[in-house]
Amino acid sequence: MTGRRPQRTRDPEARRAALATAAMEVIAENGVGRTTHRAVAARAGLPLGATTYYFPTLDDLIAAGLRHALDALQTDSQAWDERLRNAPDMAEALTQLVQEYLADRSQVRIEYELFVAAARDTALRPLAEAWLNDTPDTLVATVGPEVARDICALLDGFILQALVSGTALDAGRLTAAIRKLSS
Amino acid sequence: MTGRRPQRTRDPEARRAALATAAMEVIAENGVGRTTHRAVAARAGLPLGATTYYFPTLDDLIAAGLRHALDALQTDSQAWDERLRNAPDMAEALTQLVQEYLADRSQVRIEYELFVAAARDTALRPLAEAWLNDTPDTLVATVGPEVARDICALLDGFILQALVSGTALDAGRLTAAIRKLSS
DNA sequence: ATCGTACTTGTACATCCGTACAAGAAGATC
DNA sequence: GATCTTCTTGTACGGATGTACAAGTACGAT
Repeated sequence: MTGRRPQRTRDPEARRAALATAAMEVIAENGVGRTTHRAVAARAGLPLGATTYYFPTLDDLIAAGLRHALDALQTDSQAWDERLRNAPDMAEALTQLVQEYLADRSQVRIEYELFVAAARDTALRPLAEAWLNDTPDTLVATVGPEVARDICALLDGFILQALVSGTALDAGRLTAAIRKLSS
Repeated sequence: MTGRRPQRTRDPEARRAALATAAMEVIAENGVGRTTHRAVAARAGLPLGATTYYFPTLDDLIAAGLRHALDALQTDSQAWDERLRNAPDMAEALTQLVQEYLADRSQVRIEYELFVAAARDTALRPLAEAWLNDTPDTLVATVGPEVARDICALLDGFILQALVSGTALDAGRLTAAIRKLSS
C-alpha cells in the first residue's frame, strides 16, 4: 500500500543481472529445489517485488540463474581452448584445467544442479545440452568430435567423483586415462 | 484432538519400509529439494503423522529414501557382477548393462540427486561414496582397482549425457572407449 | 483382565511460499 | 510543466510447509 520509500537510482539492466547472479549463487548453495524468490532477493539486496517484476515466475528466475552460470562457463571455455592450443601435452593440460575448475566447488555444483534439473524438466534441456556440448575446439580438432566427447564424459565422471567425495582429483590417473582414450 | 479413527493393523517395519520407498519415489519425481512430508505420506498411503513418527526430521526421511535406493542398487550390483563374470566380451557386456540401467530413468535420476545432495550436504557423503565405490568385483579382478574406477567414471559420464539429452546411449562408442581404457 | 508401552491418527500452529497488486517516484516526450 | 510510460517498493493473501502434540487404539506382559 503506502509507506515512505526512498527509491534507488534506476538501472534495469543491472538489476536483471544482479538477480541472475544472486539466483545462481542461491542455486549453488541451496539447490534448485530450495531456491526461492525471497532468498534471491535478499542475496541481491533488492526487494521481493523486484524478482517478480523482472522474472514473472520462479521457473524463469531459476532459468536465468542457470543461464548466467552457463554464460560464465562459456567465457571460461574460450580461455581453456587457448591454453590447450599452446600446451605441449594436451592430456596434462586438460588435467590441469580440470583441477583449476574443481577449485571452486560451488561453480561445479551448479553444473550438476543443472543436469539433474534438466533430467526432470525438459524446458531446461537445451541449456544443459549446450553445457554438455561445450567441448574445446582444440580438443575436437586434435582427436575428432567423437573421441572429444568420450574424453569429456570421462572428465565429467572424474569431476563427479571429486565433487562427491570432497577429495582432490587424482591427476596422474586422469592424465593416463585421457591418453588411453586419445589413441 | 478427536474424531473417529479406524486404526489399521500394526506393522512398524512395513511402514518404515513403505515410507522409505515412497520417499525414494518422490525424490525421483520431484527432486530432493521438493520432497515434503506430505508428498511422501500421500504416496505411501499413510497419514502425515506417520512420517514424523518414524523419521524425526525431513532430512532423516530423505536420507532413508536415498539409502533405500542405494540398497536396491547394491542388490542389482550382484546380478551385474554375475553377468559380467560369464560374459565373453566384458566391454560389450558392460555397455549392455548400462543400457538396461538407463531403461528406468527415474532410478538413474535418483543416483544424480544423491550426488548433488551429497555435494552440498556432508551428512550424505558416505552414502554417495558407497554408491560411487560400488564397482563390480569382476571388473576389479580383470583390470585392477584403478582402471575399474576409471571405467566407472566413464560410465557415469556417458550415463549423464544420456540422462540430460534424453537420448539413447551410443553403445558402439561406449564399448570402444571401455576397450581403450582397459588396455 | 488389567496395565503399560508402542503405535496410530487428526489436527494445530507458526512460518514460509509464489504471486498479485496498489501506490508512488523517475525519467522520457511533448 | 504536463503527461505517460517504466520502474520501484511495501504489503496482502491463500495455500503449503515442518513439526508438535493430544487423544485414542492395539497388543504383549503380568
